[in-house]
Amino acid sequence: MKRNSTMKKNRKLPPLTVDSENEDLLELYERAGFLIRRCHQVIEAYFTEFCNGHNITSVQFAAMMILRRRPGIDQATLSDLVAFDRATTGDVVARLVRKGLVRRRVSNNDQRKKLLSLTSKGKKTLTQIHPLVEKAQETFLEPLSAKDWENLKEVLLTLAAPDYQK
Amino acid sequence: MKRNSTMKKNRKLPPLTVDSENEDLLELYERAGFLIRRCHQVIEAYFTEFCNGHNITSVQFAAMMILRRRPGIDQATLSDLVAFDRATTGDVVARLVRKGLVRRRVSNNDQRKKLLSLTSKGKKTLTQIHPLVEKAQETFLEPLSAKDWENLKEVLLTLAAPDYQK
DNA sequence: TTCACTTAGTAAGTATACTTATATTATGAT
DNA sequence: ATCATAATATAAGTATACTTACTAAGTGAA
Repeated sequence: MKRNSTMKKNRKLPPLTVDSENEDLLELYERAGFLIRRCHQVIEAYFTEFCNGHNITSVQFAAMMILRRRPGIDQATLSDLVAFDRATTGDVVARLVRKGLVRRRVSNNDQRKKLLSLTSKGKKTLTQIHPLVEKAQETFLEPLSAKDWENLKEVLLTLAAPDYQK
Repeated sequence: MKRNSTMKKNRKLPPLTVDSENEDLLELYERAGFLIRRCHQVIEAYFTEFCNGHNITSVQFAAMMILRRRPGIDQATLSDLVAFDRATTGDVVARLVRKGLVRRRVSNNDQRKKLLSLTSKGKKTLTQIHPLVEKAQETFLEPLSAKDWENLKEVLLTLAAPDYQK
């Protein structure tokens, strides 16, 4: 159970040690759900570390990436494109509006709909953050070869959206 | 954007459609963070569906899997073995205690520590749930060949615990 | 046109999953 | 033995991420 001093003080990422002393726990550690949850935790920690100071989460980043390509969509459409349920989308958008990154207005055609778009501050923030997010992903993927990542991307896309065929 | 009627009513999993109309969104959909989040969402939905009625989450299942192999550990050790931070572990354990699945008592040697173990009800529940969790994983992995899953497991384990070498 | 049905969004509730801060307890050097 | 330090757990706060239930608004067939 050795662990270096860097991880010990002020850790952002709960460590996971898999070694010969823990082999009886592989029944958990090798489960698909556990591995995916853990990877999510790791990449999330890199995102936070690299985007530190910009006060943006990866979820908010995802929503903004969609809005950049689809300005003027309503919340339900955003939900579908980003794959959050509607309640979550509503909360995320509310935070982006509060920070002045997204504009939300009621549609004229359909009073139920709230149409969304990035503000100029939102666009600028997204531009600033983009290279940092890239850096976080590169750090996360550092243990893999380029070919490994290509394969992984393919497999994860299959699991994420089984109907999609390239 | 076709979507069958089953997915439409009473959906548990927000759908994600990746097709030719959405190719400009691949800049998001092919990001490691997005893919992992989405996969987590998909497998979580299968877990919930298959374990329906047992009132257990995948996180609680993970904690119980550790406690089955390490009866009597304290919460900090459980945190390290399951890779949750301590506050989360405290909450998860509290829910398991409330449901009568885990026993928690103060250590005699060290008054700070709370020692954990499964109750007999906890053991029985875990036994009942195990095959259902297995079924959920198989359903999730259905689009992959056995070889694909072996490769994926290897890669995810590398990303989840980079120090581990088989 | 009216009325059943559907859709968009929110509200309230639960469960992660982290943060910082705090109380309690233990340890170790003097 | 004392006192600075460290470790365990909890508390409070924020942000996902879902659930069911609800209101408001649009649609479409009788």
